[in-house]
Amino acid sequence: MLNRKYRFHSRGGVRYVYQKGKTIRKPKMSLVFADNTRGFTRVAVVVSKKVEKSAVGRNRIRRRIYEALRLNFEDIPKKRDYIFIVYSKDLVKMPFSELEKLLGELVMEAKVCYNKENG
RNA sequence: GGAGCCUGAAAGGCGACCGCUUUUCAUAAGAGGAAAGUCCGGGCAACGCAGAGCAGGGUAGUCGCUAACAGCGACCGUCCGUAAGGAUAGGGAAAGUACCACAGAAACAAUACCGCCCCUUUAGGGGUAAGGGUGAAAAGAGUGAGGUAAGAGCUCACAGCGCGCUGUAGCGAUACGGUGCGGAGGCAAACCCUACCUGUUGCAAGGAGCACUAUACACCUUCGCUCGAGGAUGUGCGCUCACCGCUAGAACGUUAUAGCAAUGUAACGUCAAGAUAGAUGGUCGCCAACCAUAUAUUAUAUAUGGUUACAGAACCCGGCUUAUAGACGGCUCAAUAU
RNA sequence: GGAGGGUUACCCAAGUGGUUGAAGGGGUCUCAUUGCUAACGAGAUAGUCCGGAGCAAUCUGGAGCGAGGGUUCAAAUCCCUCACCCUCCG
Repeated sequence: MLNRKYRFHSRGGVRYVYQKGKTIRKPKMSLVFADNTRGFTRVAVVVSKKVEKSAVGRNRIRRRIYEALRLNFEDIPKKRDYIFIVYSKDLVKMPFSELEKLLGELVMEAKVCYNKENG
């Protein structure tokens, strides 16, 4: 689990990222990201009740994603807010290495997209 | 072995590495039996100056247990089952009102459709409620005998029901009797009557602190209504607003003791999550149980693969209900074998 | 976390115990109209599952109002349990 410092703490922050941020879509999940002025990265994971009905399953998806991000935290560009939105309940049983790969792809694309925009 | 019934307890274990939350900053602690559904009952808190009345809601065999309950235990009645057992909102319909579609002559009440009998006569009048027909239900007391023009509780005997009085057993529901009277359809999870309980809203309750905007409207109120009482309301809100409430309690464990039991009492011991975009985890390894396949061999062993449920505290307790892999205990019936 | 409401045919829905043909509208199909189309007008179809009759069109019996129980002679309707969906709160 990620330290509380690097997670979101209110609804307003999430709403800001949704409004101002860019989105990258994949079949199983998508990533919304935007710059912040804090000087460090913040991450949120969104799992809808429609994706997985049981609270145990939702908690498990959330924890696995936080854990995968924590292990690769140094590879993620800093000073940015990320929100991961989950669409598939396969993430409960997906092998951990595959999950890490998927998250890596999303973060890389976000990096490329950002670099293009800034020249 | 087959078919079936019931009960309780438990909720795989150990280790490594990397993390999270609380904190006395370490060497500590960190999800459940249902944490769930929110169906009941409390504690706690606010509202109401203090309250009062009405309305509304709930419960419904008896006795007990409990802080309380629609819960639990024991017992009684009724129904279902060959049985083990199961189900049971189970007070009142002789207080009143409503409803009982269609069919049927008639639905709680009558001038009775067919029929039966008598009289006049070929169409009526009268008697009757045995039989037929309709319907979920037909003036609703079954069988036998008497009785009659034909019949009928019209009369009698036996059986059975209800109510009043009453005897025995039981705290009681009730059971087994005695005696007198009676002929009464169903429905109260329809209104209602009786007895008992019940103010409303809920920790997003509420208290205290920080920041911002507006001063327009006259309404708003956490008692449903009346009497009575009160003054606020609204807007914004990425740059973590956040403290108290917030966890020691009808607590848990062990032993003794009273009781058939639910449960109570006493002694000793223990302190055991407190998050808030929401901690209590992630990834591996080994073992355990079960399943499938293969091999050796008929009892297991080995190897490989798979499975190990339901499910996540959100103020806290007592219940209920629902979900749940595999495994464990007791009992009944029938058949077979001994 | 707490409070409240809903679920009836492909869609929107009425129906508060009684033959319910399960109103009504939209939609769909046919006819009529028009050079053609739309709209207006007329009529029809009403959906699903199980069973029976028939060469077939079709006719007919039963089940069925989110699911399962209960009360009642009779339940979409009354009561209980469960599932799903929606709304509200500082």
